Amino acid sequence: MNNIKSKINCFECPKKNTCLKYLTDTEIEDIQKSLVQIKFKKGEIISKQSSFITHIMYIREGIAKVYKETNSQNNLILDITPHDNLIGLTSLFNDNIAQFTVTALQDTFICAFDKKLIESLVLDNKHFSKKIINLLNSESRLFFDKMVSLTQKQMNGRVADALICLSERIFNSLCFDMILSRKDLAEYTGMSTMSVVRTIQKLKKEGIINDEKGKTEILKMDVLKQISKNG
Amino acid sequence: MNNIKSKINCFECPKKNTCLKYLTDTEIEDIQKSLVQIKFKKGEIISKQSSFITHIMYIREGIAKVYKETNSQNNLILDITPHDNLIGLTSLFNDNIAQFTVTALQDTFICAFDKKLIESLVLDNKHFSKKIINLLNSESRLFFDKMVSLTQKQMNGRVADALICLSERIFNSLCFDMILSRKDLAEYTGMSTMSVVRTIQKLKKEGIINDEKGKTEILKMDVLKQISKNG
DNA sequence: CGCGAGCTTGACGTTGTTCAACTAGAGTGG
DNA sequence: CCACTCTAGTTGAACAACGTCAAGCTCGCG
Repeated sequence: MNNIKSKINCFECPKKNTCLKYLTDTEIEDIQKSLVQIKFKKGEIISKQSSFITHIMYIREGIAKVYKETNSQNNLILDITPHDNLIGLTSLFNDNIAQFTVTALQDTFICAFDKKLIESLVLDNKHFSKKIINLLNSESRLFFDKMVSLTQKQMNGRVADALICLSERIFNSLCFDMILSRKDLAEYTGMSTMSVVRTIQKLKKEGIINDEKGKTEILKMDVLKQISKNG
Repeated sequence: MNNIKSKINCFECPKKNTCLKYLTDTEIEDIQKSLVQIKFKKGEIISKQSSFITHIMYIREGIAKVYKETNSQNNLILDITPHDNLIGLTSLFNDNIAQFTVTALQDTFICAFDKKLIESLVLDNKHFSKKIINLLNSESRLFFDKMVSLTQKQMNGRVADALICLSERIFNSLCFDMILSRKDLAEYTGMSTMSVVRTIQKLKKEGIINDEKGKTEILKMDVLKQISKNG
C-alpha cells in the first residue's frame, strides 16, 4: 500500500469523464480537496469486512475482488470488479460497517472519496443521484443473474460463466491473464478447488479453452456459451 | 385481480406514515392523482418478468413472492416480500423491462405508483431519495446473505434459513401459515422438492418444528438457529 | 364417489466433495 | 549452484450429498 505524494488533479485526470462526469466544477473541487489516492499491490487488502467505512472507492487502474468472509473456510466471491468502477456504494445511507472484504487482484490504483461528501453530492445533484441509483441497480441485476447461475447450473455451467465473465466483462478479450487462482475460481463459483481443477482440465482436453502459465485463452466461445446455457 | 372503485385517499390512509412519510403534502397529492389500487387474489400474477414496467408497487396488505423465471423447470425465488414494502425499485433509472415475476402468496392489496413520478420525486426530494437508496441497499444486503446461504450451506441449513426468514421477517411469530408450497420452498432454497420434504420431515421427527394442516410452528428456535449456523 | 394436485417415501443414480498422495515451479539460504 | 521449502495445481479413489424416478398417499372439491 502506498499513498501517492503528488496527487493527480481531478480536472486534469484522464478518467474525469468516467468518474466525475455528472459533477459540476465546484463539486469536483470539493472532491479534489478530500481526495486520497492509494496504490495497492497485488494481494493487498483494500477494504476489510466489518471495518468502518469512511470512503467510497473508485478503481482507477487494476482489478479487485469483492468477497464475503464466512464462518466456513471458503469465502464467497461476490464480484470481480475491473477499473473504472466504484466500490462501496451499497454502504450509502446505510450503516458504516463494511459488508465484505476487497483485495487487489493486480496492482491497483484507488481514488478514495469521502463517503459523507459523496452522500451529500447524491442529495444535491440530480444527475449524479440518477447515475448512482442506476449503478446500484445495474449491480443488483448482475447479482440476480449470478444467483441463478449458482443455484441452477452445475459445475460445467458455472465455470463457463466465470470464464465468460473474465473474458467479456473484465478483459474484453478472448485471451487474458488468469488473475484468479483455482481457489478463487472455486469461491467465485461455489465449488471445491478440486472440482474447479477437474472441470478446467476437461475444458482443456476438449479443446474449448487453453490455459498455460497463467494465460487463459477461450478457443471456442460458442461452445462455452452453449455450456453456460445448458447449465 | 380487481381494481378498487372507491380509491382510498392517501391523506387518510392508515399506512401514510409507512409509505409516504418522506413526502410533502403537495407530493402526496401528485401521488394520489396517479394512484392505482389493485387487489390480487392468492396465486395471481402481480407483475410478469420481461413485461414493461410502468409502476412501482407498494404492498399495502398481503405477501408476494418475487422470482426469476429461468430456462429450467425450476424458478428461483429471490424474495418473499411482506406488506409495507415496495416492489420494483431495482428498475428505477434502469431499463423498463421487469427482471422478475411477482405473484401474490395471499390476497394482496397493492398501491401502484407511476414510475416516472416516483423517479422525479427521488430527484426532487432529498429525504425520499435518501430513503429509497437506503431501501435498495438494505435489500442488497439481504441478497448477499441469501447468496452465502445458498452456496455455503447444505440442505438442513438452507431450510432452517427459510423457516427463520418466514418466522422473523415475514410473520414475526414462531407460529405461522405455511404460505409456501414444498415446491416454493425448493425454489427458495435451491433444492429439489423431494429434498425439501425429507428435510422438513426430519425436523419434525426431531421435534424442532411442527407442521400440520398448513400451519407451521417453530418449537426449538435455538436449535434451528444452530442448524442454520452450522450449515 | 372419483379425480387431481400437492405431499410423502424408498430405492437408486449422479454430482460433487474429501482425503491423500503426487507434481511443478518459485523463492530462499547456504 | 544445489538442496530445501512452500505453495498452487493436479489426480485418483472413496464417500457423502443431493436429485431423480416411481409409486403410493392425503385431502379438498366437484
